[in-house]
Amino acid sequence: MSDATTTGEEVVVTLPDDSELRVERGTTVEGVAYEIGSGLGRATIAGVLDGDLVDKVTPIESDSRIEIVTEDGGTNEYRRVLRHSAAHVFAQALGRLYPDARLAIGPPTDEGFYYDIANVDLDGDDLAEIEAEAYEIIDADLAIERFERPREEAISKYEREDNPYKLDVLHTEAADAESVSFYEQAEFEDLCQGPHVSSTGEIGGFALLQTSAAYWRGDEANDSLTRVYGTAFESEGELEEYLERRRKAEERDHRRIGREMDLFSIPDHAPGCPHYHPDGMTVRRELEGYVREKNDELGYKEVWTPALNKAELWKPTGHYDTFTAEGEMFNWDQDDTEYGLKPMNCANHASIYASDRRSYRELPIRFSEFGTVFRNEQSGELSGLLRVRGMTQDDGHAFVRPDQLQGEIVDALGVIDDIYGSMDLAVNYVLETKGDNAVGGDDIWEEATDALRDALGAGDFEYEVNAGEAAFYGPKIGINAVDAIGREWTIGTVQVDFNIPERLDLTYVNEDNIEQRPVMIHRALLGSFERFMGVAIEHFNGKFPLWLAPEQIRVLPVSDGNVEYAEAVAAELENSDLRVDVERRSWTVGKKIRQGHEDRVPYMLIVGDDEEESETVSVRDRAEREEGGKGVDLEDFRAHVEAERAEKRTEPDFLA
RNA sequence: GCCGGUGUAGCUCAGACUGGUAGAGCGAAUCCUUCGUAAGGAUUAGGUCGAGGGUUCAAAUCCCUCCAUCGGCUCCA
Repeated sequence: MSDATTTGEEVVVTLPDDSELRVERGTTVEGVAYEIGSGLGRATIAGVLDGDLVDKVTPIESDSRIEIVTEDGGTNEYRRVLRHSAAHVFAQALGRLYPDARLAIGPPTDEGFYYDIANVDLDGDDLAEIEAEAYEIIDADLAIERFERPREEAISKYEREDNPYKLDVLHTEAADAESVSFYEQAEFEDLCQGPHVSSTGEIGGFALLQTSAAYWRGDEANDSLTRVYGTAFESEGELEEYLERRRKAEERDHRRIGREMDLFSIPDHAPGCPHYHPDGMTVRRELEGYVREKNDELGYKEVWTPALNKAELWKPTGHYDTFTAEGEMFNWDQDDTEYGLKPMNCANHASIYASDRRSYRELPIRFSEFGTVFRNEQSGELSGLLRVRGMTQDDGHAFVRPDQLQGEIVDALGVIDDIYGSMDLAVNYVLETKGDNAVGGDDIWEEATDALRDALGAGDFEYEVNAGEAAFYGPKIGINAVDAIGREWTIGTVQVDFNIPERLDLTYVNEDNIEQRPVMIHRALLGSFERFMGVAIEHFNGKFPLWLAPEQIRVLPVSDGNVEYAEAVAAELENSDLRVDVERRSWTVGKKIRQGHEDRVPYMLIVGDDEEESETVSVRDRAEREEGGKGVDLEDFRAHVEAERAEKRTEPDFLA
């Protein structure tokens, strides 16, 4: 790509616009910026060298791609630098208030920064004090300076300060370095590779958000440290916006909305096993119906298999070893035999496949099941509907000939795209490849991975690759839904599996009457109903599309005298299988409306003497639009909502 | 599983630090009001203070154990 080549003491750097520049070997990032222009040079705070964020004094030793990070533009790189500096400001403030605290590491993250610390116990009030001290430091606009110190000197410094974590860093990452870099601002200094902004005053908005625990180097055999999370922005305003977004996300918490809307509960007697209440079950039944429709389209035949099986069912497939080793399977001895609750449905479906002799003419053979599985997730991992121990997957397994493989995957991806699109969920596809716990040979994995990659390509789906993250039995396309406020959730999945057919000796007979190995495709469209409901609740903020809403229409009589007419209206709409309630409480109209909005009902029909006389209704929707006055013909309204329901529109639009 | 927080009426929360007969709002029930597009009024009922143990004359409150839950960590479909 380059016609310029390295000669002797020169290296070639490639700029973001693909232009190239020759500079002397050892020139710093900042030096390159000055080569480009003195304005850029002065504005430089850091660089990105071949994708890695580095300090501006980093020398360039070989040909590389370079990007100059400056403070304008509010780029992600700049924010990372700013937040790294904010982590230092936190550490400085902490040191002033808690001189005994020991610093471990404090990197920037996507949303802010954290600093792991030891020897200190902090609660919410303490964070507020530290935050106030941090603002002192920011207001003082202290210059942030980089300097080098011989590694030996750094070691003795941290031995004096009794800081095992910094010493650990010096003895591992920096073991071969002659000297190491420090950053200092006033009385504070920290072992750090940088980069940093030039002074503390560049931080406009600073907030400490929460504390938690984390192990040193993420290993539970190590010390447990206190981790303080915070964030920082160029300005107070941007910080406020961020905090507001966080508050909004909290308000959408599906556990809270689930309680408010009486959708589900997870009582103490069944940790990780949600109970669906009538309205939650209504939502689930609608989702089930939708999936059944799609399964019919795809040619999946519904089956049902039991939760309780002998443990030996899962031994040949490798599930038993994998799940039992992790303590994830519920199994126990009963009358001298080991039984278990199924952690996946595939072994049962494979047994149905194997129950008959299969011809190549029959393939693909496809089974679907709303299969309830149980996995003993660690107690600390359980989280509402999003991480559970008992869940029902909209599972499906297709047994195909190798030549049918790609088409089958493409079809599944197409349906998934369809379903998610219908709910305004964007989808990110993630290709997950062979990991350490994988069973089966490399060649088989490669073949399966290629099949998935080809299908993604054939369907023109963009995807990212997550190396080493696949399930143990085969590579996978993870379906990550992106919700209304930009969060990503792993829900559906498509996996190719050559291993189970091999291990269970599944066969079909080809045209030459020779036994062949089918390929197995595992796929879930929504993933599990539990997680999908949790995501849908947060995505829609409880304001389900009409087709999903437990209560679709509420009829509000203006006074008690109109109840009878309200009931007649409701009965009329119920003839169209609409879910309609009548508000019979003797409340004022205003209060009934308020309650209707709080309950997130898509449509309210308000009926008083005027409507009763003209045999109409007055319509108000969830978005506070209203159509009163002359009134609305009930048949017009019925026709509209029937269409709205059938087309699965996401917002009530009769009044749009 | 690990670290830290939390658990009081159906819901949201006060009371706990400093031990002395358990409170509010919403919701519910009853009554009054019959109301026109986001909260009409009154009365009443409702709590083994997560469970068990301990300290004490006395425990929601202090101590211990367990359970559940929340935030992370780790793990992961």
